[in-house]
Amino acid sequence: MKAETKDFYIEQDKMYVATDCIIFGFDAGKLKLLIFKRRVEPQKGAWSLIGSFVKLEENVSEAAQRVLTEITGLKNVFMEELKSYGVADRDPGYRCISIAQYALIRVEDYDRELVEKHGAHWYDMKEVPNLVLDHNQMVADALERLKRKARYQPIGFELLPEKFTIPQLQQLYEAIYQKELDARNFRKKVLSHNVLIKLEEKDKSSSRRGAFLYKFDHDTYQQLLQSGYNFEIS
Amino acid sequence: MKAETKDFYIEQDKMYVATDCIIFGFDAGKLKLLIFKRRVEPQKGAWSLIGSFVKLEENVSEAAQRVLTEITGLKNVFMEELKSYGVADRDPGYRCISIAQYALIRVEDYDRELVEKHGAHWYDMKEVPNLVLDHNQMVADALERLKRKARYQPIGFELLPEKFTIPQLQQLYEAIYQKELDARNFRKKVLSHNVLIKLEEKDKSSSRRGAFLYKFDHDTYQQLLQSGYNFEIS
DNA sequence: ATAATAAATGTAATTTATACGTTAATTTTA
DNA sequence: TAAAATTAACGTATAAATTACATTTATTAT
Repeated sequence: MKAETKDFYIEQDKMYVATDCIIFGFDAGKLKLLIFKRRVEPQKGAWSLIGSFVKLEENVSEAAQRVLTEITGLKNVFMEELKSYGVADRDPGYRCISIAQYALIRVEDYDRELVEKHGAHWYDMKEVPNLVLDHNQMVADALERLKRKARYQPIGFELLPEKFTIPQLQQLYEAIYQKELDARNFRKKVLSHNVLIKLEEKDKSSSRRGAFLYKFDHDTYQQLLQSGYNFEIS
Repeated sequence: MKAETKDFYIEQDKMYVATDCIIFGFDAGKLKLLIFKRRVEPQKGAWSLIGSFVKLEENVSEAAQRVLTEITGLKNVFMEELKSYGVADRDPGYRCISIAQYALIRVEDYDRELVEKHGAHWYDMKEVPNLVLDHNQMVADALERLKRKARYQPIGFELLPEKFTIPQLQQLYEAIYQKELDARNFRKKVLSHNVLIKLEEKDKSSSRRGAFLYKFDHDTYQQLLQSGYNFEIS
């Protein structure tokens, strides 16, 4: 590299880059958020999203995956960038920008022990306490994103077990949209996309009659996408 | 601040944070992109988006506004975060992440002189040349975002002069969606939202008869938003 | 055998989207 | 000054999607 190039860079300011994860779950018919007791100052002991500084040699998305895996023990979790939080004085310590990511996990899957070790807690989305820094804003923004995105992309399934019933799926959408849906119309709409595989088994945990289990058909969905199809729920 | 806090931060890696602007315009019925001859290594002289390093004392969004104002002379331009580009080796110089922002500007408004001084050029979106680093990816991502967002938020108007005709508006949407639209249905749909104010004047630049000019009614739009209304075009 | 419970289904009414042809206003030109 | 040319403006009929709404079914517990 030429000397002038190096000089140009050297004159510039460097800062910390962090990533914070808004981790959503779905349990007992409710949308949940996984938060943590903060272990470092400032505000040690306060509730916080989980996050980490990004290391020089890792991608931002890798940093987020690393954090998530450390905490939950899960790999291949759905995670997507939300937005950056780059206000100069957002962190009273040093200049630090954060790239927030939101993750959708199956509550049944994750390693409870690991989570408990980290002082974590699943909060009902409607009862999220005060969080440090701008984390409450991140959560609010992530919920908005989830609401919008669930409409036109089948990401809701990431929050359900692999096998689920239509009434469970409806509960999930009701929790995300914060709105009641008509069971007959919901079922019709969902099934009309032809991306659910009906299984022989029933789930009898919530009714005497039991409800048939379904699986999301990723392959068919991918094929449909290719042919210009649009997923949409409600 | 406690010593332990300081230590915790000091151990972490710092990096350069940049912002790059994807600047869209609309002229002669076509969607345009404003790009620049790069003035610094690496790849001095190559085509590039305009950008800047973020300074310690400024917000990321301020940095983007600063760049845009330097180049175009415009303030209060529509600009919104696209996403971050945080792959570890994206810039062969030093570790640098970029927060890309896309801007919509009225081509008529900007200061041509200033733009020419900066080695800028408006390219037709369909003829964008090779850009440095990951900038072509940024442009592609921004176009996708614009396509999606124009559907449910009236951001297209940011690209038109304050007064515009329905056929002009249609041309714009056709350019964004890359798809022809039916003039009768388009007019019906747009007017049904009741967010356009019809003026007495006509624009005769593109027909003998002339087409009536309209203005976007920001106030009414804001009111409608409050009452749970959804803007949607096509 | 009966009661209780949530699952599963269909149809009619309304709203929204699509497809498509004709007339109107104006300028240019013959 | 009449005719030709050109884009703007408009309406209706059909199809598709959404909404609203009530009954029957499968199963377990009593």
